[in-house]
Amino acid sequence: MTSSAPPTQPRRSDATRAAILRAARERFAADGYERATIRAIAADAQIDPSMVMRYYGSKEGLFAAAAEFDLRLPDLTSVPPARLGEVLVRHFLARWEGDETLVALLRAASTNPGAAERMRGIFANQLTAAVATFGTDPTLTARRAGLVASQVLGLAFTRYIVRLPPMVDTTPDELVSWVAPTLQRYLTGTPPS
Amino acid sequence: MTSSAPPTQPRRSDATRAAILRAARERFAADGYERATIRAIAADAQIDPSMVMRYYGSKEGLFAAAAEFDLRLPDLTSVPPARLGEVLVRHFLARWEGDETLVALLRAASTNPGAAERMRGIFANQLTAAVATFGTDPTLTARRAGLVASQVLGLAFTRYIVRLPPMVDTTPDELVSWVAPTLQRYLTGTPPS
DNA sequence: GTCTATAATTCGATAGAC
DNA sequence: GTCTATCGAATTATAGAC
Repeated sequence: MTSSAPPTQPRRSDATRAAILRAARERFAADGYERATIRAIAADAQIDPSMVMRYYGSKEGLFAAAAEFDLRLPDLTSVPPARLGEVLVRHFLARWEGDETLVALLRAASTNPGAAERMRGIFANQLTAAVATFGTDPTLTARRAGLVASQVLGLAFTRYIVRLPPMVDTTPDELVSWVAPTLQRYLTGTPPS
Repeated sequence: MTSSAPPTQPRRSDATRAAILRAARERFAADGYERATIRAIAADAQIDPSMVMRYYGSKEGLFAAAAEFDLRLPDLTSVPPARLGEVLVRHFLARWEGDETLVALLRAASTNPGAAERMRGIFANQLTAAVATFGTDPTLTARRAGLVASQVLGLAFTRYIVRLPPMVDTTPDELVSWVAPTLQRYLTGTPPS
């Protein structure tokens, strides 16, 4: 929340911390968890490597801080039901193009168990909660959320990680047109018997 | 030297080579490229680490040999057009469950540029070629193949890598029912205007 | 708060005996 | 073909001077 904050003035180290986190996100996104070294991150942030350890304790602690993420999903109850898929794809694409944190998380989740756990938490909690706003069966809700995650993460994986040419060259609007009906059916479609 | 003799008999080292490749696939699939060490792979195969170097030259060479992969896509021209999506999902799921090579490739592609390049090659060549059997516009064909890849790789990523609970718990048959219509539309649907 | 120096591992790769 | 020994490099993390 806002703070019952005493006259706490911003510490001078806050700027340094922010620079470290920014560099960390870039490196983790570009190189993955194990290839992104504390030395390289510190060099990018133009500070000494030991400062990273001082501020974040360990490489895992640094990643945990750098990979903090909120999907910022819109309130789905205020979206016309027929446009749920479109709104959701567009939101994810915008969220991805504008913030490399999710790319860092995605890449790291492939090899780092902690990152995978965090990814599970984000989608299990935030996405499933959003889907649960219209639907009663918990099992079906979880499955719908999982299917949406499979398409959305596959989109990110092929576009930002593996960089399949046709997925890189296609504009966000075109991707939305193709993928929206998929999410729409996963969200609201009749379950197959 | 000795042999102009093509009746090549199996060398004794072939068994060793096969054991190395099997262990390599397991380790690359479980740990990714950088965490899978030559030492660990050799230990699994119960041989000396230096033998791996002798046979495959380098870690990259070992991965290149271990990640050789063929999607073994069926001939899509002999499939009823309305069932293309179903046939394709079922094929991919079977191919994935039965051979961990693709999981190894998927995990490694997240952090290793060479593995990503191989992944691009597999989907750009094999999958695009299969899609090209029905369709004339090369750009549209590539896009259809890319979209199929995004859903199929997203399925694999959420089920085998991140292990999202709802995607792990769902049976292959149920997954086919949900995902088949998606692939069907990506393959044969009218392009959005 | 910042930096130097270094400990303690671990890895890929090489050399060479047998 | 197989193994021992080891090199050289890179990493995270710590200790301590200033």
